[in-house]
Amino acid sequence: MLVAADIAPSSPERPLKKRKPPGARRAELVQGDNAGASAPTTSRDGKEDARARQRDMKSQKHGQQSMVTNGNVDNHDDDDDSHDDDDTLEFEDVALPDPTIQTMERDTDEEEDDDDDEEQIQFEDVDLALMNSFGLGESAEPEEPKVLELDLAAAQSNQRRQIAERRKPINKEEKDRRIVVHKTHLLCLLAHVSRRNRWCNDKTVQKNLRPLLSGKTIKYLNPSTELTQFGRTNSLKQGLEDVMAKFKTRYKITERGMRRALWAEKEEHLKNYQLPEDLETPSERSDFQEMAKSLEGSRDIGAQLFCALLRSAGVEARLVCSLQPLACTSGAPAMGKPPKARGKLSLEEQYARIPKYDSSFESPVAAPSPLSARRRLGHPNAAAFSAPITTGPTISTSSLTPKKIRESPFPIYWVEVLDEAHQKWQPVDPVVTESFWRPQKLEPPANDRENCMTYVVAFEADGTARDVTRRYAKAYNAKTRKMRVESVGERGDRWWRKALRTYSRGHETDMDQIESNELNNLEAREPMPRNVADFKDHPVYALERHLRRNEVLIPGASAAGTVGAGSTGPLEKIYRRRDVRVARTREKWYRMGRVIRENQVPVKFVPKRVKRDDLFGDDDDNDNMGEHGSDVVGNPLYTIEQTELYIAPRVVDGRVPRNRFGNLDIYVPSMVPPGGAYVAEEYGARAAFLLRIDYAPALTGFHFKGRQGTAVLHGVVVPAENEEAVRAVVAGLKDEEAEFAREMRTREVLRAWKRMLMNLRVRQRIWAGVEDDEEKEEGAGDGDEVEAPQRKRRRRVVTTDDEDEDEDEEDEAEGGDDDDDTEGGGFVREAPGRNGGDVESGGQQAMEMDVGGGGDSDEEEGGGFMIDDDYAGGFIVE
DNA sequence: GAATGTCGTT
DNA sequence: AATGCACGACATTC
Repeated sequence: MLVAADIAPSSPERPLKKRKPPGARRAELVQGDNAGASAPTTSRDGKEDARARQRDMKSQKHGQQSMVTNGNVDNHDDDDDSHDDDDTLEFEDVALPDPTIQTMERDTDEEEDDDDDEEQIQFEDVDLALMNSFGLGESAEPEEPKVLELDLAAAQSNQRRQIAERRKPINKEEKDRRIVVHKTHLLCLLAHVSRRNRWCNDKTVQKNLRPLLSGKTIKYLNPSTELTQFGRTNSLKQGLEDVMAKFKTRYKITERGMRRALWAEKEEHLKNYQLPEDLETPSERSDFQEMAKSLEGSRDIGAQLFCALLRSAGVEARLVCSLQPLACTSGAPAMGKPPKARGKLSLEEQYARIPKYDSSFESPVAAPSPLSARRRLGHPNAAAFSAPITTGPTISTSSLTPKKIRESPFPIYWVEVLDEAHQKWQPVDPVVTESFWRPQKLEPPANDRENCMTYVVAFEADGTARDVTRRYAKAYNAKTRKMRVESVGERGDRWWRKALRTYSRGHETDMDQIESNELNNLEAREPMPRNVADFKDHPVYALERHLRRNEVLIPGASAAGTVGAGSTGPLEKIYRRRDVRVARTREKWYRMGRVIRENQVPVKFVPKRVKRDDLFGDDDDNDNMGEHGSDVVGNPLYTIEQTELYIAPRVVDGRVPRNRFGNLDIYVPSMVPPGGAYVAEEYGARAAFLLRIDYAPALTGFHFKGRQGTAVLHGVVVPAENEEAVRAVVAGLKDEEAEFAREMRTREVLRAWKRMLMNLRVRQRIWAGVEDDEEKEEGAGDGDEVEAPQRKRRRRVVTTDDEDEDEDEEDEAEGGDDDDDTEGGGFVREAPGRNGGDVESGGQQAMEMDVGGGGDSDEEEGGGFMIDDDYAGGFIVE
């Protein structure tokens, strides 16, 4: 029952004063976005949440989930205790949490495929999309908290409007947005786990955990290589058993760990939503160190500490997390409506009625008292947080009976240990299932609302991570995959790979390859689904039922089995996906540069489109070769095997053949007619025309928008022998064009200069003799002070090299103020009382030039003043 | 849960 | 100025 709000709560421990640094605000925004976005139909609450978070940041304990975003924000200051101010993280950093790894990885990136760029964009898309959804796209500049409030308000109204606009629960927009949120959430989670993983290497943590390790145990954990393969594994297991037993008895679960994030479907559901009181506390390394000493905390922390413990004992251990992002599909369960939603019962009060939640700190906590998580340990009520809940007598601070923390019986975090003897990573879950070497035991059932295994990511001590979901998901292809980005949106798989690449080692080790093989084998061995639904979009199998409209089975396809629909139903044959082919119409193939061979019988007929306005049967007997006179037969489809490359009629005697529109279809390069050449230049037609060469504009595709498609013409086809000539002329035309553009730009620049100089001149007159005032002003006022916009504008008008610095400062202070052009009238009006006179050192450099001309701004350049071309040119080139 | 049909968006 | 009617969400019934 985790709501958006849960994942979003902004960093409670790094409150306002740290929000000063410029970058911090962006991160903050993203968090807010996350909250809002996660509650799509509930914008308002989301935002109020964000606000509320800012307010009670101090008093609230925040959940594990809040850490998520935290992990994002204070990613960099992980190993610092010194420069806290390093908060200046921007959202993009989520994608690149670990600079070192990132650089390591850069090499591989460059040699990578070309669509890397595209994927890069996708990352930014997440950012931008979220920003935009709050109407904050461009204005996200470093600003002061005050401005943040304003933006927040703007965002609120913006979202409110958006909500009002679409009442429909799930449309495409909504779907896309969910995908964006899903991705963002994933990145945040990755960053979060990565951070925890680094904590596991912390020396202090490991030192604090030391007492749990006996020499004997350590010995077991590091078996001598003289033992047999089996023996070594056994020793390792023995050691693990020891340390698990020790850990189990000593570690107390006192807080709630991470849960699955759920969407809220109704706005009311987020009203009064509050995080459970017993959510995990630590957000900083020092907290983690403390918990290593006290051995109390959530089960997640337990697993993390256990990982640190193993690492301190010399065991190669991974921190594994089953990420719990907001779903990207619409089928996912939603955060339920709170019972009695209408009533005054706040959620916490509702929780109070549910035994499983500890609600002893509901309202009193609201008292705003800035407490960091660290300090909260000293909070008067803190005792209750450390109250041993799982076993033994609990300290009950009030009449409320102590609540046991009830969570999913399956872990979110666990550990993987490298069984070196067998070169295999094996799961160890010391806290929840208390199992090891049992990967099957860790996947929660599908109906577990608090734990959904979708992405299992394992972080190694060196900070690299791998997606090991397939080791744990029993129906990866049939079920798990459908909940992941891979199967949603386009290029989702690439996105995920790219996201993980951030945490990749630059190279593949042998162990990596072994593991890849293992995972691939697991995937290949996955049993065939037993119900019909799981065959849908299955990467290996396919049912005829689920074939797309344009898909067809190859003739020799043999069934791999059968399924019955439901318990009772006709058996359907199961085919292999690789026996499925796409079939296309003649036209579609033509658009791919292929034509149907002679005497091919269509593999399939698809029903023709039925016109909307025709209620009387379909009388549109269009150009399908329907043999049946009365029955309407659909469009014939053919597979690629039934087609051959299209060869256009060749160019003879310099005559380029063309279609009935006078163009030539060049959908793919192979469609260029023999004897012809394709010149993909805008100027091709003009060039060919100038040369008096026969040419045909190339129809390269269609642009569809709305219902009507329009032809896209790009370039021309000319006789091959004329290609060179045409290209040469095209080059000439381009030069000409460039020259023209340069000229235009020159004129533009000259106009700008002119205007500026005229402004200067006016200024000179107006401000003559008041330099002293001006200077005093400049000297006295600190640059950061907020000034009236008019004044800023006025100052900005006087822009010379000398004042560049000033200007920069102002720009910063100004923030998102969009600087529309500097209308001369603005400042003229603004400084009415002043007399003309000499301008002194303010704009002298500019003033050296003759600023002639009167106030008429419409005058062409050259009229009022002259700037020689060289000067202007230099300016342009700059 | 599964099959079926309709509808809305593109 | 010139062509892509498919697919998922939802409701209903067995």
